[in-house]
Amino acid sequence: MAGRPVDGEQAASSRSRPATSVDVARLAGVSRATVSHVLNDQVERFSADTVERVRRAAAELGYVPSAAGRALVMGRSDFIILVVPHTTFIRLQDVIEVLSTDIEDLGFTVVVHFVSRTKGTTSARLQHMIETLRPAGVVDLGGLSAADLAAVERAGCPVLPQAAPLGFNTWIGRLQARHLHSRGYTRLAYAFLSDERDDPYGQGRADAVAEFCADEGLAPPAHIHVSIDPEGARRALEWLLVLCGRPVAVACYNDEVALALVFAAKGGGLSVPDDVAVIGVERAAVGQVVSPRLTTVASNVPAALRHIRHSLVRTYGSPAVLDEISDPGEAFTVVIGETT
Amino acid sequence: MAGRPVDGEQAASSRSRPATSVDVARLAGVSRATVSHVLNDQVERFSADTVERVRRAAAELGYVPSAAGRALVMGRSDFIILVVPHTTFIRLQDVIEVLSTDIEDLGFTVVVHFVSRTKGTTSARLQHMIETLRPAGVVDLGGLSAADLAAVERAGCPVLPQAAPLGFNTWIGRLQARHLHSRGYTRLAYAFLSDERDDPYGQGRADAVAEFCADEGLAPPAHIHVSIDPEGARRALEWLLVLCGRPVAVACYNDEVALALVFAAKGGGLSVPDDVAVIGVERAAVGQVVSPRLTTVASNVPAALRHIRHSLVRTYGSPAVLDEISDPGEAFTVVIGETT
DNA sequence: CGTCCCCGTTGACACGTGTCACCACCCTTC
DNA sequence: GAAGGGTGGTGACACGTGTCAACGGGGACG
Repeated sequence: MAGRPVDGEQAASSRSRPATSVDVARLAGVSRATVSHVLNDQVERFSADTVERVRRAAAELGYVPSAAGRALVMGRSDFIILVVPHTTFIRLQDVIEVLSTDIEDLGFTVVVHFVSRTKGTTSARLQHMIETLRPAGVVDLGGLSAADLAAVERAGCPVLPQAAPLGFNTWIGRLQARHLHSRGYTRLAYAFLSDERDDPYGQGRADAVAEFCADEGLAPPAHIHVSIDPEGARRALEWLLVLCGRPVAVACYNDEVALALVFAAKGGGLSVPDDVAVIGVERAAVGQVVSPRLTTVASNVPAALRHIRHSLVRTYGSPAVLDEISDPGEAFTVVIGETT
Repeated sequence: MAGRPVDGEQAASSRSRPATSVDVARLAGVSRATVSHVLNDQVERFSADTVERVRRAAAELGYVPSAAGRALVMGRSDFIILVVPHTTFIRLQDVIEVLSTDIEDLGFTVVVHFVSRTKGTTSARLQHMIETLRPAGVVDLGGLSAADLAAVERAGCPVLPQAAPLGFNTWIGRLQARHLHSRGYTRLAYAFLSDERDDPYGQGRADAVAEFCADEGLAPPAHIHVSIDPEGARRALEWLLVLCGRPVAVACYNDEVALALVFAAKGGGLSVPDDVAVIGVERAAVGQVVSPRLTTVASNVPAALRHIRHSLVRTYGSPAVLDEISDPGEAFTVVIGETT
């Protein structure tokens, strides 16, 4: 309540009808055009006195420009759609919060859109959203198929990140592989989530592991698909041993997959990490609380989003430079547990 | 590509400039007013022929009414904001998908808003969103404080669910307590997540457990707060034993809390479930994959959202009745594992 | 034949904003 | 004193929609 000295007045006026630029103009004793110019920071052509009067009036009335009016005349709205893939992200809310803050600093408003699980509905829902909202842009966290992406851009809506989309997956996969190799394992594998709809990032990481193996002269990594239940994990593990023998080291899509394999191995009388080594991704809290404690890749969310943040300021350019972190290595670190 | 026979034509027209109601009117050979009436289903006063012509023209042009234009003249938009609390929900995406479908069936568009973790920013962000978007309503999943709620309603924006908000928490807490009691335990406890910002539902469930104990003539449940790391869980468990002795049965906020306690107990040489029994909520996949397998409460998402869905159709009334499930008992079921 | 009414349709306004072109004024310069 | 140029500000249009009031016409009724 300390923030709004004229609370009573403002509440009364905003309850009946939100203040418009006409009200601001009247109170400031200027024309509506002047209000519009001043409030959009085109102040060069106005006297300091006028600018001040307009700003005071706007503040006093609690004036907020109508998004509808703005969007109507501009041809597009001030909204940016954040497209989230259908996957279980432990840090999802952090990611959203960081990006929201950045985007709002640029003067836009974030709208989160979850990609629907049922295939095909995806594009329909998003398409409708774009046609109806006409957003200033779309930020893709990996939920968009190539077809969706083309459709969005055809509608004249810029998509971020354009270049190097999801490049951090390469980094994560490489980090997992390097750690496993540094522990002495020479036979590597990659474990996907069995339902690939929930695993938009797996392919990129598996490719990075394969690349690492090639670089180091190791055999190409085996691929297994794990479903998160005891029986599914048991079968995947069995198949893994057929493919690779022991010892084998597995880079997993996430901590859930890793835990499923760890407990399947223990349940099958195998030793972790001697027979089967496992590394996850996410540093989920559960992974650190169970026994054995999981080795995993932790992420520094703001650093990991560096590319997207850069694209944002580049695309919706603003004088404020919000970036301090330059080394991609800071974004991800291996947390050593008891499974490697 | 099978869905859009006139794809080329439509793409060409929508690339340059989205079709407006003027275009539809011209093509159908009627006035713009007629187009508006027909497309808003006020067809009683028009000839069947006219209605048909207008609809064909709209379809052919791929006409989508501009949200901006609509919102401007209506005073509010067709968006409904779904407010999600800052907590880790295993079924979050399912919840969002079910509600999105329902809301879209009613002719609205869903916009997801995550409550910010930093206290206070909450209301600011949401407030700005409401002022700028002027949504038709807000659906609260538990992220709104009393102050936020009042602020939203003061802005003239209806909030759902108005009555019995989050009533399902009572049901969940009671189910946990009843199950523990049915296993023969008489000393019950409730385990909150230690960071209460991440635990918007805990209080309601703990109250339900307390009520059950009172009904059954048991001692009031002890309350502990668990942070999801080995040391934090160990301390919480230690304190629990001081409060209750053994055996003790713990209803947990979610599967993470439950797992933390289970492994803390095992690490401390206690027997699960003989010394410490544990039941979670969520039926998270990890809980079923570790050893011992977790006893937990699984939810049928559509059934659990029954109240909200009812409120939706009641508030934004539509002839279509979308509800078939009537028994709240179908929404939640106990999945018996090895920890009770 | 005149009046009334109803059916199908439409003209015109309002919503709130951004911005282009224009204007009034004053100060300089020839 | 008239012409020119810069400063500070504004009038008016366009954006796309929903809806009220009105209108023409044709049939029924007195």
